[in-house]
Amino acid sequence: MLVRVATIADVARAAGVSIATVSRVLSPGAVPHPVRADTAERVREAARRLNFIPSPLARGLAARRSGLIGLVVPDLADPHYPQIAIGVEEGARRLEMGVLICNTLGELERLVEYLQLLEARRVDVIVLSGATSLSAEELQTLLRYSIPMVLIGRPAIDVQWPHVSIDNRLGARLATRHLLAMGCTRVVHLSGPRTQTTMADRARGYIDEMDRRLLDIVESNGTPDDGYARLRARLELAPRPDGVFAATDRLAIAALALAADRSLHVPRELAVVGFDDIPLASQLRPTLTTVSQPAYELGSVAIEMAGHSAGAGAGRPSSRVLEPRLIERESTLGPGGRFVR
Amino acid sequence: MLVRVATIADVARAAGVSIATVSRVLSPGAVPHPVRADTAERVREAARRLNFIPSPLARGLAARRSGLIGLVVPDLADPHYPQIAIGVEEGARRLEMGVLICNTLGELERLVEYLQLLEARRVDVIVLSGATSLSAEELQTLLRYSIPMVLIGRPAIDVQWPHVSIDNRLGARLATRHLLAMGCTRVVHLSGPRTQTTMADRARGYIDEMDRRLLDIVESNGTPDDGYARLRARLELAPRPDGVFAATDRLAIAALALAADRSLHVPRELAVVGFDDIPLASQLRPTLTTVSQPAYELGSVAIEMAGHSAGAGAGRPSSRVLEPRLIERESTLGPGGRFVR
DNA sequence: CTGAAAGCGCTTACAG
DNA sequence: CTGAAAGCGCTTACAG
Repeated sequence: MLVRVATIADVARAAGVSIATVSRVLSPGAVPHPVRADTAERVREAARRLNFIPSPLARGLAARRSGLIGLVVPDLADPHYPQIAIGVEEGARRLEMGVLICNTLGELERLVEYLQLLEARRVDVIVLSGATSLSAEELQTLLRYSIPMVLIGRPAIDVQWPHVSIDNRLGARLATRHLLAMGCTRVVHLSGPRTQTTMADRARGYIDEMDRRLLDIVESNGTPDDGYARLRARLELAPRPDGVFAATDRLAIAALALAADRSLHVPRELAVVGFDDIPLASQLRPTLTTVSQPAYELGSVAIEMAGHSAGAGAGRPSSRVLEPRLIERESTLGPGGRFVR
Repeated sequence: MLVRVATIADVARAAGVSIATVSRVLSPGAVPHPVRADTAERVREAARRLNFIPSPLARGLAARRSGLIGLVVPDLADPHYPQIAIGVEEGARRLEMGVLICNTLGELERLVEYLQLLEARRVDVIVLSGATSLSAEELQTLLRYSIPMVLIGRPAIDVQWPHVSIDNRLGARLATRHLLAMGCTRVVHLSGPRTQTTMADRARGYIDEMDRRLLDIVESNGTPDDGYARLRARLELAPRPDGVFAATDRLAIAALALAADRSLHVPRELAVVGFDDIPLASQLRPTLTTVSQPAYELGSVAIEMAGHSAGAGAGRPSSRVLEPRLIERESTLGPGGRFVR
């Protein structure tokens, strides 16, 4: 059943024009070429009839662009990133572009390898998430690549690429303020590695909001296991915290696990707030109060910005910051929203 | 910093040979062409020196293959699929192939759209997960596409493509047997839509193992919310189950939530077993007993099989079935593994 | 507004 | 074993 797929020549023949005209009708380039309306219609009609889909391969070779977007994520196993991938994919689909997925595992070496690959494939633009954990020097390395990029998350130094992020500092303030408002007096912040701007910003927001209260920051490497161990060590010490602001939902889940293992009632003895609003946050018991990161939106906005980057760049596109939102659930309110300390 | 990237002509010039020879050395095709050893070495040396990476675009156009793999998943938000994606991506990387991600949301229409796109892009092979939920007629539709495919999961009817799956029936037997061994006398099966072969097979395994005991199957649409509602309705009726075998971890999490909301102690009053072993399963409290699906392995095996499909197919490659494994945790054993009913 | 033609960077019969 | 050349299916100056 190998039906030969129609080429531009078939369409040209059917419409009685040259392939150049077909191309100009069906693939208006950066500088649109004038074509007579009825000619254009004839071409479109023929294309439709023959079920013609221009070969992205040929087009890419000729026009030096591939119609591909490279999506770099640090870890697909972290539920946050599939959400971003969904947004990127959705946006790309609207632009009729394909998404090449790259999973770096946070290794710089793999990141570089991927960038070379993506460059060789002539991707039009790269959407790079996880750049928040790159140091200044590492970011410098990336500057060697000439491909347009859009970053998700604020990079450690000012770079030439635009980025889209959420206001992590504000989100952290909302979380901390909420814990204080619920009556917590000893709020600890369970942080991820603060070499990441995301984590640094969230810690910053916590510090802001704590004002002159006693700061209590427990730093982990970001994995649930390490978060659990660090927080457990902290609980051995007095005074015991009565509220935890975890820098991510994964860390918050570790905090919930620890509370369960220690038979601490959540939220009465230990209130917990996370960050990210991963899909499972509302399925846990207690359901998790958290700061919602519009991951999907981050992805789709990134694609939007990428469209501009890849196009005839009218100067450096500006970055965008999205608003986080506090989602109040049982881990601070108690079942039914009633929680009086 | 737009360094012109080296082309095959540059390498040919540097090595003092024709571009044909360069191609034959660097990209041995299906039928390898003989080249003198020292010539080959000269070419390789030049390629290395110039940092030459053959353009996948040009190569694809000329050779009618793209070096791309299309990965189709029904839903990236379901934690099971990112695991598969990781395996596929890893395997593809080893083969120096790119992975185009396609998220169908379970809609046939989108699936078809993606297949056309992937065909136009001349992907070498498609790894299709989620085909377990396609009906016989829907699978027929797919037969119209000439691209080689590898399925993840057993399709409803016998098709021309090979598939890799796990033994769902066996996994379900292990889960059910474990619940019975732990002393449960009224085991309910919380199922997903049994139009999916995966769900049908798991229900089948439950039925097998229940032998002549009373069967009690609650079918849901597979989402945690619906699973919660269905199971809740079941709990209103006597006799109350004392064990739940949930067809997926997402459904098991719904069961745990329901138990918490009903103040049923897990596992003493209600033991719960899931299926999939998603990353969070061990982070919950109680930790979740589940059947481990080697999702990563499914992905990498699929790529392995895909390599054969895409190559000069020596007949139809055979399908493979991987072994599931029961992971015993607190939701059936109790903390510390001590659970005596 | 339209077309002939060069060219994108490779692969692969064909000839030697 | 090696090379000249056609061709993959498009885009895009260039000329009219």
